[in-house]
Amino acid sequence: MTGLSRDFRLRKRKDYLRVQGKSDRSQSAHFILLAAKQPGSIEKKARLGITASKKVGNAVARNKVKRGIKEFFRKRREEVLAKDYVIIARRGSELLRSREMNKELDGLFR
RNA sequence: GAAGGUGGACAGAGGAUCGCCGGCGGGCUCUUCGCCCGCGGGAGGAAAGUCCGGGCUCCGUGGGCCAGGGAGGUCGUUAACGACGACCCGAGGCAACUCGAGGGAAAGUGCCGCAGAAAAAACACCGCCGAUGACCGAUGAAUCCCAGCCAGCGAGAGGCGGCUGGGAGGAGGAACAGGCAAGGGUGAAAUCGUGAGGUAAGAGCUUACGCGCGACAGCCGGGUGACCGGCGGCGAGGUAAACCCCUCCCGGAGCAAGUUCAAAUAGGAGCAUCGAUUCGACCGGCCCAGUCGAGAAGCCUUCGGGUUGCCGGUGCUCGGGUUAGAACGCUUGAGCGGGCCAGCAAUGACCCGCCUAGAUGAAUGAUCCUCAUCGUCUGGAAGAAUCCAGGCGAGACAGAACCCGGCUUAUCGUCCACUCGAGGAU
Repeated sequence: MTGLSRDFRLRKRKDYLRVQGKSDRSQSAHFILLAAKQPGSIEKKARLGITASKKVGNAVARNKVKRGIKEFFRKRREEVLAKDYVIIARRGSELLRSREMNKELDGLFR
């Protein structure tokens, strides 16, 4: 994935279910942000997972959205609390330009 | 050379910065893990739909018959195909060329709406005939004239029709049986068309010319063949994307296939082999062979079990299940590029060179600059095509997931080759 190595990504279904299970959530017009504490206390890296269903579009559109979000997260990773995050892309997010997307995501993390 | 036809190529280019995936090399580290540096690689023509075909993997095994599914002009090509090539036939087009589920309707069964008399076996609504038989007619037929009557037809008129009476007339009339299928009309389709003969009226009934067919009847020539040409013969409804018949092909599931390892949990079985015996199992059914099983498998179930059926030895050893944990499978392949030969071609043989993504909540990206391309606007040059400068905008369809060969569908645009040819020039 663009701009974000495996260490900073959620890679297992378990992780997704855990974050979706108990988490703080906030949302904007095109995204939903879920955040949860990491299990144990060893890891101190913020990690991200992305969900983009077929509502967002075909495979090309979904890839585009995911890459945009990851690029954003890569740049902000240092500033963010060391939690596990899941961002869910909603319908319409594939039409955003990257600047608009960054602005909206900024708002969510604040 | 307008318009058109066929085939093919490309899918913006270069740079800077920040990143992602995997490979190789080096360094740090005792090693592993990990970190750092360098080098070179990283989506498509359809990667898509998953519609065919194959490789590969496992299951459950070989044969026969049946069932089921698929294919369908011919000959080739191929690993294979429903793909591709060439050709044949039919349809469309002035042509280049395009399109076609393109075997059999005389093996049998079925169906053919509406219209029409009739839709496949012959029938006969209007119509034609009245030869033949019956009927009426010299005790006077048809036809003509005159008069009267009528609840008929008609907007109406003795205009048409019917009836009665009278006159003229002088031998047929009428259409019951029966014959006919020419004409009318219906239809996508009605037993071939036109002329002549023929007849009571008619008819491929006969004949000339034409049209058609491949059943009856074949034969000759050409072609591997589909088929084509000729002579002869004949005159049949269509429908098989209705059942069906014929020929050929087909086991199932799929990389979440499958193999290995690890940890945790449960906790004792598993395998091989010999003999007897009957029963059962072997993925549509049956049969044969073979193999396997004896808490196996099948069936039923309230998920506890029940039921059909029911033996003994010998030897060996670790084995099995679960879990979206990890690794392998995983990219060198019916591969790509070039040459040459064979072939009309699809394609094949040989030689040389090349290595070209391997992710797995799934890498191949983001930002900026420059230059091309196309569209559009403004200004300038010129009569115009066009050229120059500047501004604005556009770049589609779409993301590998085991790998190939096809097909189909989506797609902003650009370019090339061949071909046909309205028209122009000579």
